[in-house]
Amino acid sequence: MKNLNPSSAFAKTTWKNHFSTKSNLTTWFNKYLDKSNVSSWNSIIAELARGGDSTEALRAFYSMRRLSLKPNRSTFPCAIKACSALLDLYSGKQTHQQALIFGYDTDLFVSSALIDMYSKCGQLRDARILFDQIPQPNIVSWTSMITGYVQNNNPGQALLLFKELLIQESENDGDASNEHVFVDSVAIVSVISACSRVPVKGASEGIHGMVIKKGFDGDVAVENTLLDAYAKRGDVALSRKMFDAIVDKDDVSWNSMISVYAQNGMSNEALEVFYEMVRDNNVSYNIITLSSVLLACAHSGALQTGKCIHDQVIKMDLENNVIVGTCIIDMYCKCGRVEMARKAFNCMKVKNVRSWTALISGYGMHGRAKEALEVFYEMIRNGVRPNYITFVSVLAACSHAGVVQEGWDCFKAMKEEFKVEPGLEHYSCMVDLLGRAGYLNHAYNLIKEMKVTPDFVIWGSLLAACRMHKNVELAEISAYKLFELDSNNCGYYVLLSNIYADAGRWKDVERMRLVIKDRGLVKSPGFSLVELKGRVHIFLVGDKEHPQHEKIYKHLQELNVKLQGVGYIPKLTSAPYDVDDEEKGLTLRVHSEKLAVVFAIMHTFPGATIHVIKNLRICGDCHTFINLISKIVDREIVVRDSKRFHHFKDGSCSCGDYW
DNA sequence: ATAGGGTTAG
Repeated sequence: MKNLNPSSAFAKTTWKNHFSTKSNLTTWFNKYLDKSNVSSWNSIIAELARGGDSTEALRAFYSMRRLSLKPNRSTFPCAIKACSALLDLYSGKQTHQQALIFGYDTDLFVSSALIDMYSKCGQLRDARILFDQIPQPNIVSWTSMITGYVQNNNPGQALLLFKELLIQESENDGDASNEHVFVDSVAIVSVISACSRVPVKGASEGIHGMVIKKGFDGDVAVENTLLDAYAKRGDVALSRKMFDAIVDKDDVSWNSMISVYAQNGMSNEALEVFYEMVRDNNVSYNIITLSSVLLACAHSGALQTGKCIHDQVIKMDLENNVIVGTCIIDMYCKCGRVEMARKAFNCMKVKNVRSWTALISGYGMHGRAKEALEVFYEMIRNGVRPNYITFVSVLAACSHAGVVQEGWDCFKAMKEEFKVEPGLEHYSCMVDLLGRAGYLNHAYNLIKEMKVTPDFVIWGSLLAACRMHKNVELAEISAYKLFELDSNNCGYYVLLSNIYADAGRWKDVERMRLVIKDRGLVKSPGFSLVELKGRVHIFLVGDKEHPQHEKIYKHLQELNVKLQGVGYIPKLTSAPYDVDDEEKGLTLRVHSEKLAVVFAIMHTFPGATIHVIKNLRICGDCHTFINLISKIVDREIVVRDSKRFHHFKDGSCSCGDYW
C-alpha cells in the first residue's frame, strides 16, 4: 500500500461530495402550485419518494387526501413506496385500504408496490396473498415477490419461485407480446443475491452461466451483485477479479469492493481501494463507503485514519445518520478510545439498539463492566429493547471483569424478562465468567443444561478455566470434546499438555507432544499491527521481514537490558511446554507484540500513547514485559488482543492481571 | 407523473 496521508487524500475531493440539501418541496408546492390539481400532487409525491424523503412524501399524500382530492393510479405506487421505505406497516395498510376503495389494488404498478411494502415490513404472507391474486403478474410482480423471499431470509423459496418464472418464460415461444414475461437484469440481480445466500455449492457459478447466456454480463448492477456473491462464498480473490473486470465501475462497485475487504478483515486492501476511489474523478464516496472504511479502521486499529473519516463524516454533514454513527462508536472502541466513543455516542441525535450495544460492547472489551452495565440499564430506562447481541455484549463485559453476580442476574433476566433464548455466545460468556471465577462445576453444569450443542468456544473456555484452577479431571473432559470438534487445532493439545505439566504428569505431557508431532500440527502464527501515519504495519512472531527489523531487535535488546535492571527475567516461553521449543535453536522467537511495541516507541513522540493490535491472546511474558516498559519509557500502551483490551500505564494494567 | 435489483453498523 502506498504511504498516503489520509487527511491530504481527502482535502482534494471534499468539494465533490456535497449532498444536495433536500429542498423542502412541500413548501415550494404550497407557494407556487395549484393545490387542486392531482397531477401537481403526484409530481410532488413522486419527487419526494424518489429523493429519499419518504416522511415528507407521505405527509404530502395525507395533505392531498385531506383536501378530498381523488388519488389516481400514479399516486398510489409512490405513496406505498414511501411507506415501504419507512417500514411503516400501519400507513402501508391504510394506503392499501385506500387503493382498494378507489379500485386500484389490481393495478400491476400498485400491487407490485404493495408486495414490496409488505415484504419489507416482514409481512411475507400478505405479500404472497397479493401476488397470488394477480391474474397476470408481469416481471416486476415476480421480482418483487422473489426479492421479498430473499430479504426475509428465505433464499430457497426465492429460487423455487424463480424456477416457476423460468417455466413461464419458456412457454413464451419467443413471442414478445405484452402478456409474456421475460427475465430481465433486475430479476437476475435478485436471483444472484438469492444464490449467494443459499447453502448450495456452485449456485453462484450456475447463475453466472445464465447471466452470460442471457447477455446480462455488461450490466453494472449484475456485475456488482456477482462480485458480492463470490465474496459471500468466501472467494475474495475472485471477487476482486470481478471488480477489476467491470469497465464502467459505479459507486456501488467501489463500495462493494471496500465492504468485501473490510468484512473479511483485509483492512489495508479496503483502505487502498478507498484511496483509489477518492482519486477517481468519476465516482464520489458516500455514507456507505465511509461506514465500510470505518469498519476496516476498527478492525486494524487504525485510529488516525478512523479520526480522519470521522472528520469527513462531519464535513459531509452525515453525523446524524445512525449507521455511520454506530460505526464511529465501534471504531473508537476498537481503536482503544472508549472515551471518544462515549462522546460520539452522546452527540448522536438518533440512537437505536445497535448504537447502545456498540457502546456496551466497547466498555466491556476494555474491562469496564460497571460502565457497560450502567449504559445497559440506561438503555432499558430509555425504552430501548435489548436484543440477542446486546446480551452477548453485557455478558461479555461481566466475564472480562469477573463480575459474577451481575452476570448471572443478567443471564436470568435475559431469559425470563426479555424472552431472549440463550445461544452459544451467551453460554460461552457464562462458562468463561463462572469458570475463571473458580466455579468450575457450575460452569460444567450449565453446559450440560444447554439445549444447543456446545461448540469449541465453550469447551475452550472451560479448558482454559481448568488450567487456571488446576482441575485435571474436568480439563480432560473438555479437551477430549475439543479434539472431537476441532482435531487439528494445536492449541488445545498444548493447553492440556500444560495442565498435565502443572500437575507433574510428565508421561501425559510427552503423550501430547507426540500427538502434535505425529500429526504435524502447528500453531496459527501470531501477528501484531501498529498504525503509523495512516499506514498499518504488520509484525509476525520472530519477524525478519519488516524492513526495519534489525533496528527493532537492537532497540529491543537495549530495553531488555534496562528491564533486567529492574528484575525482569525474559522467559523463553510463558508455558512449561511450547511447540515452538523444537524450532527455537539459537534465536528466541520474539512474540509479535513486543516487536510492535518497540517499533512504535521508536517512531512516535515521547509521551504519545501506543496502540497495538494482536491476533491471539497476549501471553504472560509479554504482559509483564509491556507492563514494565510502560513505566520505564513513561508511555501509555494500549494492546487489543483477540479477547479484550489491556491498558498499560505506569507499570500496571487495566485488566488487573485477570484475563 | 406511477412498481421490482446491487453496496453500510452492534
